[in-house]
Amino acid sequence: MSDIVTRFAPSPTGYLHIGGARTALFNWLYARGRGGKFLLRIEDTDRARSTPDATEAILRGLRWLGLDWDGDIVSQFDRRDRHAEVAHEMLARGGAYKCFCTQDEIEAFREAARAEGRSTLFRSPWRDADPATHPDAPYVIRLKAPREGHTVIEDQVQGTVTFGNDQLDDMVCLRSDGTPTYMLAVVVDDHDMGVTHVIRGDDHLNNAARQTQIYRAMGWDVPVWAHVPLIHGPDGKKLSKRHGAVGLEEYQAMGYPAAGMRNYLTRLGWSHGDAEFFSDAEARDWFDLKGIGRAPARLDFKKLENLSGQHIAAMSDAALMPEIEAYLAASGQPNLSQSQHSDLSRALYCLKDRAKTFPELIEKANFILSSRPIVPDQKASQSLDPVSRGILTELTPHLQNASWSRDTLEATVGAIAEAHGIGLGKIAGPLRAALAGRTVSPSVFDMMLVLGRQETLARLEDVKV
RNA sequence: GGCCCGUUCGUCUAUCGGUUAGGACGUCAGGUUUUCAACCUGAAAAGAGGGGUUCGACUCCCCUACGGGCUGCCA
Repeated sequence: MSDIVTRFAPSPTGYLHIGGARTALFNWLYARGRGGKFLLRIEDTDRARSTPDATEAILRGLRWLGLDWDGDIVSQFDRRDRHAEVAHEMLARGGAYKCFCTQDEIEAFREAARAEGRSTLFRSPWRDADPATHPDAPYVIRLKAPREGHTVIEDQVQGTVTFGNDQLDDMVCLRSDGTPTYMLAVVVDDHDMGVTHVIRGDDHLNNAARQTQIYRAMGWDVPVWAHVPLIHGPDGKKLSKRHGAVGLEEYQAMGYPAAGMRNYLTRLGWSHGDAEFFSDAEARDWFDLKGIGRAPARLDFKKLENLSGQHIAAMSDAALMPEIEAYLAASGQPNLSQSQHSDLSRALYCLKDRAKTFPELIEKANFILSSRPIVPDQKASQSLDPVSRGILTELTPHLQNASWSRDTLEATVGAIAEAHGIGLGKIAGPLRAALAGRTVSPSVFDMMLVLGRQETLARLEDVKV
């Protein structure tokens, strides 16, 4: 048992972002690979933007990705009293002070500073004021941050990052309404939850310096930092809605298996030698902070598809069925009937090797999911010309008597092709069209085996001249 | 503006001072083939630019360019 504790701490202001999902995945892999704990905290202190729906969406996303967390979900908002308590403790320890400046005053200062090209760093006049002179007015609690020297972050991904303390201001920890700011809340929560490794987006790298100052002010141990680069869109720009799929749930609806998604997301921005396709167990064994790259990675759907296909092929039928059904539901398609379910299960062996995504698999499963009469799509009907239909009609009696094994079926169909002096391809096309109604499907022999003699003959009967 | 981070084939990346700069996805060519997928063979494809340090730099240092982040009583 190790004492490693990681966490994922999303704000419930929307869906689970693909970048957030990867951050969660990294935390999960790190903890799970080392016998540690992976905690979940919802940062819902922004009451105006936080919604229960968003929290639900995030949980759905995490569950779909297969990231299970330990213990209860922590609500940051519920811990506001504790945050305030810590702010006052800092005050008592002399690590913080009451600032009575109004927001208008500060805003005016900043505007003037900007206009004159001066630093907008705000220096509160109350930092060293005598408490006896304090007015009876609303105040915020500010950190009494060091003004001299440096604050150094030993980041596992970014290396040693040094900030001059003269660049950091006395951040507000407790607002004038008594509620905590994010900066304070994160530190208090991470400390109280025993978080040892903070693995998060590198948009927080600067914040790590500020947060370090709070840890110091409280005399707490600073966690190990690992700031991972954000994910960018295929064009290299920051991922946003115009890139299409930013929410994790959209990927489920597009028909990527969760295992493929985990593999892809793990490999995006992290590497382990030449390993590309790997299992969850391998990912857990191999994942480390050292292997995380320092540059933002772009989303590549082609590679995602490739890995997705490999995982579909590698999955057991038992694991595949529920995922396919979840995909159908997520993409708003009708559920499988009882008989479709068992038919599809029987056909999976010849489908999963040839589909990169679930919609592809479903398309190729048309032969088993549709019932007679099979309505051929446009391309399929083109191959069902009169001559081809004639040949199929001729084939029927032979199939009536053939033993229903792959070898005999191949021999039977082959014999007809030979009798007509045509290649197998010439007869497989129409056969496929008759059985599947599509020009894309599994092997015609696999379809016959899955369909069985009776259904196969019936479908051939349907296209008789 | 200030501070911080980043930059190897189209993309994800390996390399941790000495390699013909490797792999994967994608692409192209050929093969196999009953469609698709898969598979086999091969090919094209990279160190942002400029200075240093060094016998030797993708690797270390500096500058520039480009991209990103922070600079809130948002998270």
